Amino acid sequence: MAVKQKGTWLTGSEQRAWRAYLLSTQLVDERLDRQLQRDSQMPHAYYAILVGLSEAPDQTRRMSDLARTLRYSQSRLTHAISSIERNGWVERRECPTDRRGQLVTITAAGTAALAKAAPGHAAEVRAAVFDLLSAEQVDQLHSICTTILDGFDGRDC
Amino acid sequence: MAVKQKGTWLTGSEQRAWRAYLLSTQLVDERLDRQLQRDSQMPHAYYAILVGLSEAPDQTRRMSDLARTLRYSQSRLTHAISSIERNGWVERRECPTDRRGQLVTITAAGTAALAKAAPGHAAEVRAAVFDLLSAEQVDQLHSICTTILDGFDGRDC
DNA sequence: AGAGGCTACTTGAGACCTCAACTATATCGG
DNA sequence: CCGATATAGTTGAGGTCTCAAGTAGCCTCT
Repeated sequence: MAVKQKGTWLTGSEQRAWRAYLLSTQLVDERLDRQLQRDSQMPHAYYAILVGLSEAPDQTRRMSDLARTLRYSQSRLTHAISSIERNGWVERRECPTDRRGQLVTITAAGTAALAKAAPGHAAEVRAAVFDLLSAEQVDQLHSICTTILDGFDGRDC
Repeated sequence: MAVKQKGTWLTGSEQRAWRAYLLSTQLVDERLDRQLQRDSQMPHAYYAILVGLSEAPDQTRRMSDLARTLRYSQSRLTHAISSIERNGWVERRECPTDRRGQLVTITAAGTAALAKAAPGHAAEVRAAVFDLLSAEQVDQLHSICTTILDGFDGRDC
């Protein structure tokens, strides 16, 4: 009964863990998205883009580079950058070394928007997750997530 | 340095755990969604709805009840059920005891679609998550997620 | 009974994402 | 150098979700 049968459904304890996982990740995601949308008029995905750019040397990155590190599809990133550009938070520029490429830079307005959004976002992350977990659980979570991430290496994604 | 300062950013280890969490949950979600969409022509959210209905007595539930347990907004559920109904997997019926209500039942076709989808989905969940984790990590994950879920009790959501 | 407020559900608009198709440039092997 | 193939990015259509607004039935209190 507690025997793992490959290729079939999950064991009881896996099942319970899985349902808790699905529900909690869903709720956390929605909560963060809602907070950012409400207080800073940006979805979480766009916040992540701004963070990615702000941490880059020269505040600038190649589209494909950004897409790879965030693991967004190129299409998604194009649409997102177009939208973010429309409200003046980033700028596009041609890449000098590769004429297919596009460089994206976060603008001063983008940096300001990010700086304004960050504290509230951080507070929400704390409130939703880290204020509730022990230091030990944080380590466990980190280890579990990196284990899962390692499972994605060598896959198409 | 390792002191938690309320209202500011995360500590180093929290930061690392957080980034791993965001990336891994994103990738797992996308992977499951893609598999279900490809092999069974339904998004993960619709699969969850069918599971919810299939587990109910009489294969039937009230809309609001279903929305509450899945933690979907009513609007989301209405749109989803409309879409699922269009391909014949569920049926709507008026609620006899409350004329505002709608009862939703999974049809034979819906049950069949779910039965056909389940093994592939389960295999993907295994491959993406549970085949990689130790039994201990599964327990830790469960405990972490329920802790986070408890944090949502007494909130508006 | 009927006013007010709550719950149930729907609707439509708009936002974001996926997928497939397309253009343009780069690179590699004869 | 040329053709084949791979990479970079864009576009548009279509699907799912959110949010705000709307309809309708229920419930309580006087």
